Order: sequence, then structure tokens, then C-alpha cells
Amino acid sequence: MRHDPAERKRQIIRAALRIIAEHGIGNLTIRNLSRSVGVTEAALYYYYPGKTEIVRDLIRGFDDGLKIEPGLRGWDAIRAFIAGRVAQVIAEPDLARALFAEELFLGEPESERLLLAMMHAHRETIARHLDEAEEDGTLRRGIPRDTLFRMVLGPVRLLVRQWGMCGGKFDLKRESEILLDTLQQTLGKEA
Amino acid sequence: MRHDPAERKRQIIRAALRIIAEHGIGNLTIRNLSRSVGVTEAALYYYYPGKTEIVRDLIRGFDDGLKIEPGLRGWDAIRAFIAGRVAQVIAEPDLARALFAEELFLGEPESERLLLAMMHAHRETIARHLDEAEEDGTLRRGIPRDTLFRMVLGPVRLLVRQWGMCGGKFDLKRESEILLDTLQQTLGKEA
Amino acid sequence: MRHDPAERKRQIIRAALRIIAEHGIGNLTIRNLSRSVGVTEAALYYYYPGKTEIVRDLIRGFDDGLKIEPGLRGWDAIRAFIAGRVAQVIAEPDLARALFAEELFLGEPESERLLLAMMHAHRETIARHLDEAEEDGTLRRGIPRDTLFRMVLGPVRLLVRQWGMCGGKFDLKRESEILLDTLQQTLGKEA
Amino acid sequence: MRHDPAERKRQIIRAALRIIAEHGIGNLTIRNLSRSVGVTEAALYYYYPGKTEIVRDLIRGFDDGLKIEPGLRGWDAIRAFIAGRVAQVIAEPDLARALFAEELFLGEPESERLLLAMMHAHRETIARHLDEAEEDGTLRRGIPRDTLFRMVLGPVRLLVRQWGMCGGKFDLKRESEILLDTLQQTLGKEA
DNA sequence: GATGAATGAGTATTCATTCAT
DNA sequence: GATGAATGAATACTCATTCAT
Repeated sequence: MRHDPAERKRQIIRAALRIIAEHGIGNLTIRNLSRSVGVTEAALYYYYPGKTEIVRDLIRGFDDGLKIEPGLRGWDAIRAFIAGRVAQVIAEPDLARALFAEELFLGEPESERLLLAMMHAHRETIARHLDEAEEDGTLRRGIPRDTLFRMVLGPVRLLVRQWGMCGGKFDLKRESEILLDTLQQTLGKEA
Repeated sequence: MRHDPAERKRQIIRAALRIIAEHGIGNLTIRNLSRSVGVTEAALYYYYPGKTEIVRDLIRGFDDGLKIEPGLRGWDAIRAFIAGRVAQVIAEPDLARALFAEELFLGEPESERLLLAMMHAHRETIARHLDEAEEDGTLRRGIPRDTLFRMVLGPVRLLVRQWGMCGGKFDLKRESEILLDTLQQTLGKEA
Repeated sequence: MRHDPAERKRQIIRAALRIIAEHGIGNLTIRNLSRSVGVTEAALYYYYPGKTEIVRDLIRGFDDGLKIEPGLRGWDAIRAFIAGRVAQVIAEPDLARALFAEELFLGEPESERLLLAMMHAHRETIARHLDEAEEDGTLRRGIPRDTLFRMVLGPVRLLVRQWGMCGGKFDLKRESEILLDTLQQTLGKEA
Repeated sequence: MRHDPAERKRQIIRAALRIIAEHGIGNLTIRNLSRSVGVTEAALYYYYPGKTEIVRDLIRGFDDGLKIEPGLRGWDAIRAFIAGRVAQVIAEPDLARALFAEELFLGEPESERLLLAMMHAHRETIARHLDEAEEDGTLRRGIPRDTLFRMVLGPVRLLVRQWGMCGGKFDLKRESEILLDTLQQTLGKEA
């Protein structure tokens, strides 16, 4: 059982993520990756047809298990979405270095496309829930939607990256809750 | 005179930045760089001892011309700081792709250190000015300083990256002003 | 029974020949071969100890079923020999691409030796029958034996290769008969 | 002077030809080639963008210096053409192993095309001169043109290959003259 | 100020082969 | 009879760098 193929693939992806987080994408080579997994370079090609597919799987992992319960709306949905991200990053800390670093994958057109599609989908989701919050009267009116989006997601992205860059030295979950409370408070209907 | 060494170096850095922005850091090779500049690969070594030093200069360029007039304090200083960044990015649009992508330079320890130092310095500066704003009564009390920092700089970073990734399709200056107005308004002393 | 070992081996050899004919000997890899046969790479090693032995069998196949009825002599024997080659090539068209391409198997010493031995044997056979034709008075005197051999077998080789390279677009049997008639006529006793 | 680039390129091509002749095209690797030339593998890429271009130049060399003086016609032209080939092969004996082995380059589409084009051009040339010989009354009538072509060039090809495979053990020039005399005699107008 | 020629280490990938199951 | 998983050595090619000129 130690070596069912799906598990090995996961092992490879995890190792790839760790290399990116620790030594940058420039050091994500087949050699480094195979060593990190503990097999030969050739062995990787038994599981993946090429490096491209490894990176593709890695990027797809950015979205894994990231579903908002469909019942939620407005701020609740946004909080759930962000809590999901935070949980994901805590579960796989190496994600924090790569998750929001779209530039990393520049030059590999397929990766670029994948990432852009993901970003777009997330923006749509958040924007929809911000609209709901406005309707519900729990969000100030008059702020342009794009600005609003940046004010909500910008801080989250920075928070996660800070956590990644300092090696998880602070309590990400707690800080994210403080951040969201503050956002909700300052962006909420003014007294 | 057209090619005094300092100018050539600047030319090299600009070409490097363009390559990173357009084709990713993985394509920043001595060969590509030399072709982009229009000289031989060997010629680059006349100006720089090696690739490392080119990247170092490139990163140092991130901070060039980024001085807040010393007279300012509180929100004025913060706005000036961010306006400076925005002006810098508009002047050199390729910056937008690399400026906040600390992960790009992972694996080159000196670059990492440089970037972290820059980030730290900026955080100190902003934090100081946020303190001033609190003292001046133009900023809500009770928000932890780190959270505050994230809420101000996170959106700016995201804004600049969006502008970079969409190829400068919107008016960055205007959007940054809207963003700052909104920030100042929502974070300001409540009613 | 559909897959008794001998049949499988023949199947492997046939597949190998087809690969060489269609994609060149550089594409005769264990992987391509196994896929073409429809089994795993490892499975080939059940039937053959290695690639070398596969190639050896393939070359041996060049001579399979190539027997001149012992009763014949002179031109009749030569015609029978060549008709045999032609029939063989028509039965297995991929042969036409490899049969006379001794260079293909250079670098594998055993294959080289095998091929040279085959060529030598054929030359002896043909030469003997040419001698007989001279004795019988159906062949001009005065032409050196080596030249004679080249004048008879050279055109046949070229004919077969042309047929192979154009994908069997003309009637090989008919053309070979025309060729032999003409050879016999022009090389026969002058008026 | 020892190292002007054109000479180095010629040196590379010659080495490549020698490898093919001695060890087969399967051993024409960048590593073997570079060692044979006496430089690093990387150095080859200074002169050629890739292996493909080396092979292309090599094949182009098959046609180098192969011009029939335009004044000649009929048998004279054919003899000149063949004498040219023979001289070429004697000057560069490794050619003998590769010159007529079209199969060697199967699977590299560009090489295939190049070779086929060359073969076609030569066939046209020879066929034209055979027509002339018929007009001039120095060639029997009634032999189909394709057959005629095979009867003339087939023996030449075989002769050259025999010379190549036995390592130049006999006098190629002399044998080729004997061959041509005999051809001209047997194919000439019958008494 | 800059080039042409070269190198050694590294890149992704493919090869024939092995072996426990 | 055959497979799945793996390997070590090779493949073509690119990298940053050097150095004589």
C-alpha cells in the first residue's frame, strides 16, 4: 500500500511545493524533485509524462477542497471563502509561498492560463457576495466594486504571504479573524 | 558617449525587467539578456561581474527614487509613499510584474535578504505614519498595527499587480486615488 | 493458443520491421515495439533476452524461405533466386526498406557479421550460377565475374528499394521480370 | 587560421560522416561527435544550432562538387556523372557507407525530403542523358526507361557500397571504368 | 569596450533493462 | 505469461562563465 500511484503523485506534488517554497521555482528541477521524493529522475516519468504536467497538477492543487457551502451569502460567504484559504494554507504551509505568486509561472503559457482562470473565478465569487452584502445592508454603499474587492482580498493575500515568508511564526487563523472582523466593521454600514 | 557605462547598466537592468515581466524569471538568461540589449553575452561581463549582481541591481532599483518628503506625516505621508510607488510603476510598467513578487527571487540568498530588508523598512515607515495618524485623530483606534498595515498596503499591492497582469488596461493613478480615499474614509475616525 | 510463443515472436519481428520501414531504425525502441505489439515493455523480455536478439532474429528473417530449388542452374537458377526475393518482399512489404540497407545495422557487431555472411553466401550462389551460364553458352564471355555480379544484382537491389520507398506504387513482380528479361537479353551471347 | 569557423564546420561534418561509416547512424550522437572532433559537446552548438542542422549539412555534402560539364551528352554525360560520384567517394571514403543509404535518415522528415529531392534530380539527369544516347543511336531501343535507369545506376550503387563495406580494398576507379565499359558495350546498339 | 570560441555543470527527457509479484 | 515500478546511463540541448584577442 505504501506505493499506490495516486499517493506517489501526491507525494511528488507536495515535494514540488516544498521546493518552490524553500528555494524558488528556479530550483524546481526534475533532479531536485526526484531527490526530494527519494527516487530516480527517471522514476518521475513513470508517474508524470513531463514536468509540465507536474506543475499543472501543482497549480490545480491551489483550488482543491476550496468550496463555499452554497447556503451562505454576503459576509458569511466571504468569511467562509477566506477561512477556507487559510485552512488550506495551514494544512500545507508551503502553499503560502506560491498560492498568490502568479508571476512564478510566467513563461509557461498553460500555467498562466490556468492561474488566470482561477483568479477570475475567485474574483467573480467574491464580487457576487459583496453585492449580496450591499443588498443586505451590511456593506457601505458607494464604494466601486473593484476597489471593494481589492480592499478585502488585498489584505488577505498580504497576510498569507507574510505568514509564508516568516515561516509561520504567528497565528494565521487568529490574525485572519482579526482582519476579517476589522474589515467587516470598517466596511459595514456606518453607524 | 551614447554608451557611458552607467547608462549601459541601466539599459541592462531595464532589459532584465522587461524579460521578467514578459517571459518570466525563468527566461532571464544571460543569452536572452545580451540579445535584448544588443550585445554579446561576453559583453555583459564587462559591466557586471555576474548574473547575481545584475539581479541585485534590479532589486535595488525597486527602491530608486522612492523618498517621502520628510515634512509629511500621518495620512499625507502614507499617500505620498503610495503615490510614489504608483508613479514609479507607471514610469516603468514592467516593474508591476516583479515589484511585489518576492517569491521570484527565492533561492538567491542575497536577493532574498535585500528584499526582506526593503519590505521591513517600508513596513516601519508606514507603521510610523499610521501611529501619527492615530495621534492626530484621523485614524480609528483599536485596530492592531499589523492588521492596519495589511489593510492599507495589501490593497495597494493587489492593485499594482492587477494593473501589471492586465497590461496597464486601466488608469492606475486614478484607481489608486479612489482606493486611498476609500481607505482614509473607512479607516478614519468614525462619525 | 492464439499466442503460442513462436507466433508471438513472429509478431514481434513483424512489428519491428514495420517500425523500421515506417519510422526508421532510430525509432525501433523497446517501448515503441512493445506498444506496437500490444504488450508491456517488460513482456518483450519474456520472449527475447534483449533488443540485440530481436534484431538478430529480424535479420535472420531476411533469408527465411529463400531457397533455390536445387535442380536449377544458370539463368534459371538466378531468375529463381531473384523471383524468390521479390516474392518475399511482396509478402512482407516492409522488408523492402530494410533488406538491402546493410548500413542500418552498423554498430551492432553481431548483426554486421550476420549480414556480411548472408551477402557473401548470396554472392557465391549467384556467381556459381553465372559460371554455369557461361559454360552453357547463354552468357557473354569476357566480363569479369565481380562486374557481372554487380550488373545483375545491382539493378535488382535498386528496383526493390525503389518499390519500398514509393510505398509499393508499381507492380514489382512485372518490373522484375522486365528487368531480368532485359538483363538476360543484353548479357546473353551476342547475336 | 587553424580555427576559422567554416573549417571547423567542415571538420564536424567529416567527423559525423566517419562515425556513420564506422559505427552506424545510431552512434551519431552529439557526445560521440564532439569527442571525435576533439571539443566539448557544448562547443558544437557554437557552430550549429542543433543536430538536425549538422545532419542537413552532411546530406547536402552528398551533392557537393557534383556537376556535369554542360557540354556533355549521352553516354559521355553519364560516364562523367558516375566518374564524379566515384571521385567524390574516393576523396571522402566514408561517404561510401552513407551516400546511397537513404534508409539511414528515415524518421527525420527534413532529411528524408532532402534525400528524395536529390535522388529525383539525379534520376532526371540520368534519364535525360539516356534519352540522348538513344537519339544518338548508341543505346539499344526498346528498353523501358525505368529499367534502363536501374540497369545503369543499380550496379554503380552496389559497386560503391561494396567498396565502402570492404574498406576500400579494391581499385574503385578501375572497377567503375570496367563496369561502365561493359554497360556501354552490352547496352549499346547491337552489332 | 567588446567579441569569438570554448567549457563544465546542469536542463528535461528517453533508453534498454531488471525484478518482485 | 505478463505487469508495475523502478533504475543507471544515455540523449539533445542550455546555462553562466572565462579568456585570449
